Amino acid sequence: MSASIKDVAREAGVSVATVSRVLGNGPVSDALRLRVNKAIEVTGYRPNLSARRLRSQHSQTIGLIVSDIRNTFFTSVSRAVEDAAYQAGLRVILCNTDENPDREAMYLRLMQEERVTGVIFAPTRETALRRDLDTLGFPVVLIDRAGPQSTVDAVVLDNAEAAAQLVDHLVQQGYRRIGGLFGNTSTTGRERHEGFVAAMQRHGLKGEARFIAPTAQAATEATEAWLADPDKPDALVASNGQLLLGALRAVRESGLALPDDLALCGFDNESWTEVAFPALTVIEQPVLEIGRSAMALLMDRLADASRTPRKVVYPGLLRERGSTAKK
Amino acid sequence: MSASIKDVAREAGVSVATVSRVLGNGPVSDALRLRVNKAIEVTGYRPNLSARRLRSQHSQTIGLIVSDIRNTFFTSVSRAVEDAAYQAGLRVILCNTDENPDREAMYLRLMQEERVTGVIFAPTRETALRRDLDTLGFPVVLIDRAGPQSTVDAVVLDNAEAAAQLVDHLVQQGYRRIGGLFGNTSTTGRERHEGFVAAMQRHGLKGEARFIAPTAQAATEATEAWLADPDKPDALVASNGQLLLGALRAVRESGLALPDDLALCGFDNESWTEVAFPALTVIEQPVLEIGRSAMALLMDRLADASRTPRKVVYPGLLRERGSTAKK
DNA sequence: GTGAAAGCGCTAACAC
DNA sequence: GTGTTAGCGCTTTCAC
Repeated sequence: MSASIKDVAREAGVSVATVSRVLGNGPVSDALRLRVNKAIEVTGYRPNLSARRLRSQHSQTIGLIVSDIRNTFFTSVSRAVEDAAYQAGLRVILCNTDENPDREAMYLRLMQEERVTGVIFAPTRETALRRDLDTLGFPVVLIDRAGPQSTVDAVVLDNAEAAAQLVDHLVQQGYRRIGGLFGNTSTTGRERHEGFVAAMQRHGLKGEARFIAPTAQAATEATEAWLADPDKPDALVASNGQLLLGALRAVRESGLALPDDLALCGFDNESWTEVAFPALTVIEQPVLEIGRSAMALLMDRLADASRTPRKVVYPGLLRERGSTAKK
Repeated sequence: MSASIKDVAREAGVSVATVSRVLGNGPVSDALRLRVNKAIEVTGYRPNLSARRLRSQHSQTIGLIVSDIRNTFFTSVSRAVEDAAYQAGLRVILCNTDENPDREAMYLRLMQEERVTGVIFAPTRETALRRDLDTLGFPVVLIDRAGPQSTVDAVVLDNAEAAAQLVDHLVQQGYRRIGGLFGNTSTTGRERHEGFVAAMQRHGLKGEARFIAPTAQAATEATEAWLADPDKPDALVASNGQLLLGALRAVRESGLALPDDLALCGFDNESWTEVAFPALTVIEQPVLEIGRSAMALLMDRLADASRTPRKVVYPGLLRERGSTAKK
């Protein structure tokens, strides 16, 4: 059992109120303050945050709910969120949902029980479309994924435009038979698909898109199957880092040469995309910025609950590299 | 303000004790249980975890303190820890220390204030050597890094042996002028260095080792400088994934060919090492196993505080790839 | 400037 | 089976 404020009070020969005032930098005479501080030292007292939270009625805690922290996009975002949070005196509870709506619901419920100050959340499409995200009892800021008319704050990439950038780039480099791999659980996958399709149409081309589970493994399998096709594409777009990695693995195993046999590009400027050979053309997302921005939206919302929901949209940055060299 | 147990009691026309019993699956008549459950529904009641923790005197929370979650080793470990923790009904608080002893101290203090059940911790060398890790008021399990005679439980790689595996492999492949890059903040870097030196001696070789900050950036700079040396090595060992990435980046920029001009290998089987070209030879760590094992040690320790500290040591697995092809 | 006391939401004796 | 009540550690009136 560790020491409580009571033990400190006894040790110092003062009331608990005085100890509390010392802790909170309230008005206390220097003499008593000295005695209390000594007593704190002697007893090894540490404040009990559960008690403080119960008393003060706020948890100083935010939730960060993502599909999988091993996805580098979320890793980086989480780092930015945590830095900002700890700086603001907030704790962060991290949850991995594995794109499972049931787990999302479970964690949202947990957040209610924790009486969190707010939640930063990358939902599945299913949950993003829920109408009640604004009635959970705490503010929610969506990241990475958000429905078209979200009732809550969100910070996302301009997905359609970014996908179009990739298509435009590929076309400009001389590719025509362009295929796309898209994640089937997120609004992000959908939006990137839309941008892909629109851009292809604009060029008078008819690309094929395939929706798959958002894992490297699924991408490897899908790509292998696709490359076996006599009618196979001459360029492939992968809608996130996991899919890009999986596709690359399939290309390596098939023995095809990049970019001569197949051009490859995608999303997320993970560090390895730069050292792969040839280096991979990608859309870079401002990951740290996205995390910071999400925290900022959350803070603003806490300051004024009634403000109109905002959606911060970042442009993707095309990093042209060898994997899409001119045909 | 959300509903409390009192509101539920009033709504159901019962005492708070009865509500509490319903929640805790205590003995309650079916009739009342029904009424209470209906009242819970009506009021939208959610238990307040702060209150529960205060009352029950345990937080059901563990701390996970690592240097940087973006280091994929820690990313994977954290995922394993979190899965195991949530399964055991425990929350996880994640902290990034950036290899800064002050931040480590701050977070350890925070853990005390949270009255955590236990902490899983990858300390800097400085903190790992602290004697008081077993008097924090909660059990600590060290991961990745641990002093030679740790007073607390730990799960680590057999670092010296793993480094020796890399050296043996390089020698066998025909390399002789082998250099090593090691992180200067962790016991891990030291141990890998020792294994490196010992193995080189065993082969009658005299390799050069350089200690640097454990970041990709530092590794890039160190490698660039090293490769400018007229007396440069013909093979390089990097003591973790960050350093390996940094070294690879430098090699790419220098225009040298892997492995003809320089062989390169290191630690951490990150997914990109496999798709790089040539693929990189690495020591694979059983990351998920390490995370699970740390949780298991923690649970055992909670069950019996007096047991002798255990150190679980995993062997590294050599993945031979093209970056160290025969000379 | 200081202390006594109430109460945050909850559970666990303890009565009946 | 059910209700009453004390108290976990803390902050904040409210008196003095």
